[in-house]
Amino acid sequence: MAKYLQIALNRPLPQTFTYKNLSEHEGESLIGHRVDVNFGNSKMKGFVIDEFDELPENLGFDPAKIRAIKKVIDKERTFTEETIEMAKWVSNFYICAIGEAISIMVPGGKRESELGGMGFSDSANEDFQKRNLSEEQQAAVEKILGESQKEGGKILHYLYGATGTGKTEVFLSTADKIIESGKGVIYLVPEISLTKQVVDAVQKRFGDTAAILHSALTPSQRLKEWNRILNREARIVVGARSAIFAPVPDLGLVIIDEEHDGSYKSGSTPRYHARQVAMHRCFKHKIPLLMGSATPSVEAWKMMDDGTIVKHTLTKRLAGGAMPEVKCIDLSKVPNDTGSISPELRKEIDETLSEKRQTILFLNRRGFSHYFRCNTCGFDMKCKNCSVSMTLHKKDRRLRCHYCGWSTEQPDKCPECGSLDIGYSGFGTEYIENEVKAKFPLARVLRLDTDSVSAKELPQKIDEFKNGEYDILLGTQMVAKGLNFPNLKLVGVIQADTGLHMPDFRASERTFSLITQVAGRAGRFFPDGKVLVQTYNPLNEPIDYAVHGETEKFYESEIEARKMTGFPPFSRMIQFVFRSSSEEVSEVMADKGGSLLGDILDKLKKKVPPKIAEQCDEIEILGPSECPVYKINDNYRNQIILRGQNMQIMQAMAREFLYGYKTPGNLYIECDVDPVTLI
DNA sequence: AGCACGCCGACT
DNA sequence: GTCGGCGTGCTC
Repeated sequence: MAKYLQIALNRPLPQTFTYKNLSEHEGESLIGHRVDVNFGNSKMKGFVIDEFDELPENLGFDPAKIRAIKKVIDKERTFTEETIEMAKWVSNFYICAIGEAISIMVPGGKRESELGGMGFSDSANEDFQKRNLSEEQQAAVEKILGESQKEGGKILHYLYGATGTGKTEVFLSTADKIIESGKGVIYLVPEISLTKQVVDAVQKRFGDTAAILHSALTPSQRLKEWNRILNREARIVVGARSAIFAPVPDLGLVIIDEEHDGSYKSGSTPRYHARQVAMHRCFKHKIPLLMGSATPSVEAWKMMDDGTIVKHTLTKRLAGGAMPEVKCIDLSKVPNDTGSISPELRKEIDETLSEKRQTILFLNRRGFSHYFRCNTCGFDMKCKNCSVSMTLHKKDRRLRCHYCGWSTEQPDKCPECGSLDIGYSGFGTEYIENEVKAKFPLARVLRLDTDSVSAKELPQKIDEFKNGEYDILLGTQMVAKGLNFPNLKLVGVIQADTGLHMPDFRASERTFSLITQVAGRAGRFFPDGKVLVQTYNPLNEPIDYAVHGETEKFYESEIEARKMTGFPPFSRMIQFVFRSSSEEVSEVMADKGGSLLGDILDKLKKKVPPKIAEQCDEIEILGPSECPVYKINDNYRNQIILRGQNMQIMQAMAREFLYGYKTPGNLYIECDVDPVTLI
């Protein structure tokens, strides 16, 4: 019946657009449909978010400009009123266009296609149905369900327990009960954990009732899964970050596994945090949000402390495991010529090999080798496009940039002073792979990092290690997360300090979490697990606390430190990054931006009630200053950070700033609400 | 974001 | 005399 359609477009514009409907579609509602439209002089995809027969009185533009849509893409609607509501919320909170929000929520595929590749089983195994939960697991399930059934019950729940204490069982059992009651479930996992193992576990339990949204799906496969969710064929959705937007009818529970994980925060517009969206969605529906981790984010820990989140603690390691013995090795006391594997670690690896058990070696850095350095003049080889050190790739004797991929031949003398006394400091997986192969010639070594293994091959490689086809697994971040290997005995952390010296207020939190998580891989199925942590700073707090398993103490001291420095969770932040190929433009526009933000704040202060004006007073405009990584891919970067208690005021400032600031075409401003990292 | 329109400098 | 630089404004 509708003559006009309100359409959101994937463009950074603070408005939606009105189009004329096609007469053949006037009898049906098109809300939730994707359409093809002409916009300016290009053709693009639009999202119908409203429809009406009469144009409003105060249209605000010449009605003669209204064009007709070209074509309706979907036979059935692809998104719901709830999607539209979430998009409006995201656009408001993270300051982006509604169309930008919808376009990251809905699949891009035009025609459904069969799912392939991941080896889906097609029926549930009726055995995995009744399982024995431990007393504390059972108590957690009952408490969460109890709260969800009572009027005004608690929404936020946290399952806190060391690795291997059976969090997954609680997640699955709670989900089971929710589905039994006729409601749907969203189960979020970090991108990297979306391995075959997780898929198998969920599918064995829920069979066709499960939909898996993983990154390897093509757009049209994604569309098919999406439609299974819309049609209630799938009632539990497992997926990474963006699965929080899955259009599950009658949603009854959201689970966030490994809540602390940084991959829940999007790295591009809209820079949403799945946990923040989940909170919004769960409060809206008054349904439980169940998070879990062995190393909660500092924010979550504080909310457990003050009772905002209900904490459920698991204490017992199941599956015959015990917490591993953790030992610290002070690298400053190890002779210089031993390479990156200390004699003590070497002895343990030898022993583990002779027992036919497995070892994980963890390096807190991506697969890069040494940094080039001149021992005479101190020259440090940096990328010509980005202001980061170049690193050596031994395989092709080239130095390569971490950020843009630019490479140059490995110099045999210092390019600056010509000295032949050149050296390399630091080490990466590639270097250590060679060292490991030399030191343990009979061991089968698997190297896992983004350089050596593609996302597609990853699940298979992990399976091969699990099946005993390798003795030593050498890798970065990705080996720290959620992987279980029954035959694993030893975990070696090559250098725990890497990353500790990053200019980022979360450096300690990340270091603690990473060491704790990787250590937790050992001893899950046998009580003889062992962890060796090599470090130059054995007394450094996050390392010391992680090594001794003093989780509570770590959070206590970290929360105290955040309080002193005024960082989250004691404040909220919005970060603006001004990026331009012109150094001058970036700097000048950041400077002008800073004073404009000051003006906006002053103006705001004058027109709000006194109480809010007080809150305006404590908002800080930090900077402008150069970003810690000043140059990336030939772009110069300057930043401004808003910091304060009242997020609404800062969002209002950001909105006015971004939509009102006239900038030249070669300047881009990125806006990050609640940034996770300030690099 | 794209893209067109429009007004000032160095060039076949 | 023109080509082209990017400042400004618009997109239903």
